[in-house]
Amino acid sequence: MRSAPTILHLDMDAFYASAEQAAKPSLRGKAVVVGGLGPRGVVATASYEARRFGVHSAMPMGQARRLAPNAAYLVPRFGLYREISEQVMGLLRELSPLVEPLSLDEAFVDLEAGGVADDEASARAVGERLRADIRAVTGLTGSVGLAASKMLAKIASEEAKPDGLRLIAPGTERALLGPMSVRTLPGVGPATGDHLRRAGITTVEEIAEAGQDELVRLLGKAHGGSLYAMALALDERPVVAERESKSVSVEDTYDVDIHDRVRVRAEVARLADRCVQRLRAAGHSGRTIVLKVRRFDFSTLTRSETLRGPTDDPGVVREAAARLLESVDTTGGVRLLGVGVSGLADYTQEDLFAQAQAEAAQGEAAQGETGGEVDAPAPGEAVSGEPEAVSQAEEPAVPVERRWAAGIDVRHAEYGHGWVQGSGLGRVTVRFETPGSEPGRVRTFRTDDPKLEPAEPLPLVGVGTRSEAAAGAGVVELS
DNA sequence: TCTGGGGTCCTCATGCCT
DNA sequence: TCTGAGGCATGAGGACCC
Repeated sequence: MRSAPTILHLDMDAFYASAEQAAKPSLRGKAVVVGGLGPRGVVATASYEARRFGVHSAMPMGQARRLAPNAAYLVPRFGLYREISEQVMGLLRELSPLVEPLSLDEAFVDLEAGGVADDEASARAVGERLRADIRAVTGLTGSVGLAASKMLAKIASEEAKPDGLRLIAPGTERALLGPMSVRTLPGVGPATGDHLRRAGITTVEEIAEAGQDELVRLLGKAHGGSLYAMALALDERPVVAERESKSVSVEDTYDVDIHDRVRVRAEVARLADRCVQRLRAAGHSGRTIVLKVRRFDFSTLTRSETLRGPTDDPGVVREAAARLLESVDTTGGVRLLGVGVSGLADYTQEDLFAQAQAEAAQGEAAQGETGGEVDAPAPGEAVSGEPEAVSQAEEPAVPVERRWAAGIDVRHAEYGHGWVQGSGLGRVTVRFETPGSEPGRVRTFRTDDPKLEPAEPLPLVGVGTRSEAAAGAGVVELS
């Protein structure tokens, strides 16, 4: 391990919820919950105000609504979060070429590789400057952890939350980790935590005391070995800038279990097509097709098939998924279906050739069946659409009632920019405000009002003043 | 209370090949 | 020709992470 705390871990605070609060002045300081709004949705992020009611990530939405009935419930807008994330990652890359994003709101940075920090004081200064820059550029707050390894930097940022910085000085790691719960260590979830508890191990110190042999006996070679090392604060994992993805998958949970086998087949075909779209967008082809089925009782099974060579041909993936489905009993109903491709490769000339052939053949076969392809969205998607969900070019010729998911941006010909606060019974309620404005007024329209249309999110900083955006996100105003 | 979506990694079983 | 060991690929499932 290094002798200086030059690994930085950044974690944006309540990221999705904070972004929504920054975009919607009327929600600042209020309980905000972002997640799937359908009957089977779960919480993606809760604002700190909502957390006071006991709402947290991965909680079923129904439970969250019971705990915090007056919170604002919004669908996630990944386009907006991705834009903010790119700004933040850009700031990190100014510090070092070695930046490892873990998700939209989290990343490791190797400060030593960037030559910007080589001791405690310089690392701390870099961390504080980064937090100020993030605030100025995005209006949001992030917490920074600094330590000599990835594991410790991540634990440090967790301790720093919200809106703080924590540095773990080399030499103090074991004393700090010792009394912490085993669940603090990466890779210890509910199952492993239970397993260890049954063996009388609840703290990091007790893992270290148990010894490597005992850990390996309890958890297996890989898991036990790495956990023992982590408990001794040994973590040599480097910061890796480029990570190749290993699989691509799509899945849908349905609001109501599907019993009809014909419908199940149609959904699997639809998912296969979506999966191939994603695969192609990433510039990949793949060899192994995976079908995932979660049944009515939440039991999950997967079936997979490895082809002779990689493909990105929708027909091939669809057929393989359909074959796999034949080996699965779906009587009783399914709540989730998924299709994935792994064993990824880059495009090959053969793929392109095969694809061109298949598309030519498919063009003939597909005549007359397009009506079925653009059916109403799956129930699981019905309420989770970003603006494009209601404005896609592939809309059927017969107009359907427009869906206004809570939280999406809209523009009204007379009243300007706003966001959907709620909809139902043929009405949609819109609050007219922008990131830089005062909290705005609410108006209600018919869902088919021609003056109302989906809009792109506005930038969080730059529309109004920078300090307004920062204050709205609950941070100290910059002087 | 009733459990999303998109990933990664690990373990174990099985079959084939040498 | 038979048998067993070991390596490898494949398939299924589980745990974990954000």
